[in-house]
Amino acid sequence: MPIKNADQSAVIGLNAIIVAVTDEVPRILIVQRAAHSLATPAQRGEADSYEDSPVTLPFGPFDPSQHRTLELGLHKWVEQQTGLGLGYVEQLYTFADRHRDPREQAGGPRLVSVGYIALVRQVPLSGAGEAEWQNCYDFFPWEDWREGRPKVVDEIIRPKLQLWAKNIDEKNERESTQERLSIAFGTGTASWDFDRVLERYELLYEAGMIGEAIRDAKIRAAISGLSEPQVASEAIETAKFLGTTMALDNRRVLATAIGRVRGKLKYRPVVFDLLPSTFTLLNLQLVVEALGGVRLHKQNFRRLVVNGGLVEPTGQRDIQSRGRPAELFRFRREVLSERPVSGVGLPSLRTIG
Amino acid sequence: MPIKNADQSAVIGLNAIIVAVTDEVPRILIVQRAAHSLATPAQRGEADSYEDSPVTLPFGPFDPSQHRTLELGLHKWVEQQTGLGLGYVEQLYTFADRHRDPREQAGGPRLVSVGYIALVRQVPLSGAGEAEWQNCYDFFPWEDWREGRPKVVDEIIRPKLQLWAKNIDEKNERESTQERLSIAFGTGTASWDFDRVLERYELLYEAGMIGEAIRDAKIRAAISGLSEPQVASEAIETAKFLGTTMALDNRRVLATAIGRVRGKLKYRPVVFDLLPSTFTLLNLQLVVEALGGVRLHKQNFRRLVVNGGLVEPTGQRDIQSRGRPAELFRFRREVLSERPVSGVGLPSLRTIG
DNA sequence: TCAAAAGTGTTATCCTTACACCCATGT
DNA sequence: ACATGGGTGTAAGGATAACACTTTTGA
Repeated sequence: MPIKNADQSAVIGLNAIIVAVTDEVPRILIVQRAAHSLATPAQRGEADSYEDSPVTLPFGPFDPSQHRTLELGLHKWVEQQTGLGLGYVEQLYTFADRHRDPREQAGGPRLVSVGYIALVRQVPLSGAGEAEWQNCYDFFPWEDWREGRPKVVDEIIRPKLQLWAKNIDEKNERESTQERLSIAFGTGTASWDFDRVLERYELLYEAGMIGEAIRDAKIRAAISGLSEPQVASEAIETAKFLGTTMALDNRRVLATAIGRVRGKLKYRPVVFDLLPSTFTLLNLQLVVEALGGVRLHKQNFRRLVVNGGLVEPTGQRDIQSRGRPAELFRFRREVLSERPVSGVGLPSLRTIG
Repeated sequence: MPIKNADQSAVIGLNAIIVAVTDEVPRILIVQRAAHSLATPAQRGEADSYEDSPVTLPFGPFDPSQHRTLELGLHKWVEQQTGLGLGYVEQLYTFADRHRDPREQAGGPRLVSVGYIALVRQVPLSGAGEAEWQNCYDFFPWEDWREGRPKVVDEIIRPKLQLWAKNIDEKNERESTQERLSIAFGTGTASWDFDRVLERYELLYEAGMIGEAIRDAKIRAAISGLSEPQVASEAIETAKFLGTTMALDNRRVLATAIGRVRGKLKYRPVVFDLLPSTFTLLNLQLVVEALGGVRLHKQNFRRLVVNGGLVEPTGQRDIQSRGRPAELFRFRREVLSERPVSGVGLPSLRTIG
């Protein structure tokens, strides 16, 4: 199947990464049948014989004639599809690499999507779509360290990645890959940095260890008319331990989003968009832990958050399940206008590295 | 002049914000004649009678059939136009609001640009374009506090903005605007936060105080066939103190970029992409100060940077101008793999606010 | 009475800030 | 000699991390 002349055009779509936390689980909204309106069979070309994952991020085309801004366009179709009103919304990244959608090779237009992150208080879904909530860590089992370091890290990821990197022929590339490994997975002197979600995902993809990598290799072969590549059955077994495969590059998009949210947690009070207006300190902590994928030290967390002026007591108490009833707190919006820049110069250059 | 049916289409372009620091001045690359290939007179419609600033950010259309990724496309035409090889490059934001280019109203396509920041060591320009370096603070005189608080802040910006906000009729809007003012310009309890470049720019625009706001009001009137709005000559005088006007929303894009760079300085070692491979600690400090728009405490800066393991001495000395010759340092690339996540939990939730 | 969670107190350590002071070089 | 910038020492204050410990409730 030869490559057609690539279409010059590009279509702009919107990808929504909608995050909520309930029952100590960070969840994102996914759609089960790959229904992105871009990819009608006609547009795709005929190379539609491969099997792709049915799990996608919510996607909608952007119609400039209807929507004044990208964000408004997003709100509109998310509401139609899910009945959700979005709270905090932030632009994530614009994804436009060739072959994000491998069907491009068969003549489809370039798929450009602008990703947006939205944080919501989880509510029941309504609306036309087939959206549902799914645990983030189904897609990234290695990112949840709340019950200790996940076994998959030591038993599969680190050994296999190290072996892969060691066998790279070209010396410079090998060494730089090994350095990336050490940074992303904390193999050398470095420790695990919870923000580097994307870097970890990319290395796993490059090493051919996750479902998308195997799928894409097949597609490339199919489209360029080569025979099906031999994928070791062992590789397929491995991939099963490395999370649920998503359509196209959606898992990459999601990895970008999780990394961003984790980073943002540290310097902007975004958690509160995931919580009801009053909450106990434990509620708050569990939500932060869920997103961060780490356990926090309870007493210190409380002090940080209270002394830091982030929250204030309401005087009310929680009608609770077990144990002593906790005080209900609320977010102090005033902190937004209180950020001191601290005495001399740019605050904390220490963290430059 | 009636509004035509808006074109459904969108065109994707790339905007480059190319930053270098020399002689303690942060400079960006600008183009003097508005030469973005999108806006041929034919595409614009006939409503081309207004005067726009000739100062633009480098812009190039993105051709998906030629370039595998946005970033590669960017490298390509930047090199053609300027002869510059880009070092550190990072995606900034995607701008797609309606009427970014007011000519849209007259039937032009929606202008979607993906902005990229590039940090380079300044070198002489070559290439086909008419690009040149210009001091960032020509566009944002209120952002450079190295010689103390700029007079324009106390004498013009704060009083005029406060007056403007006070006269907003609707109570909620007035109060939220006043809060935004206090956060952005450190008027109330808050201190000036150097990262909030965009927020400050937006308030000045909303208040109609800068050139772009006046221009856009005129254009809107011209296109919809209304009579030229009466702009107080005082407003035009004020605008002269508030920096050089740029074409379209380019100054907004630039504000976004500067805010991002300032933020990034604090937690990623990006400064080193602006410096030669060896440099004195004073060199380093001056570059950080130039971008941050603040003076830093010398001794502490040095300790932070040396003890933090960011740089290491080379043993060589600077052939200097005045004073004791300084040791030359180099960036320690190893820090990239050393970021410890610090004991318990997410590092420094303190800065959440 | 026990388990479970809330909440308080205390300490060692490190980082930041702010001073004061000395060193090497060119003019 | 002195101006200019390079470079060191030290001490106060604050934030963090790691303890141990008490309190209040439901089952």
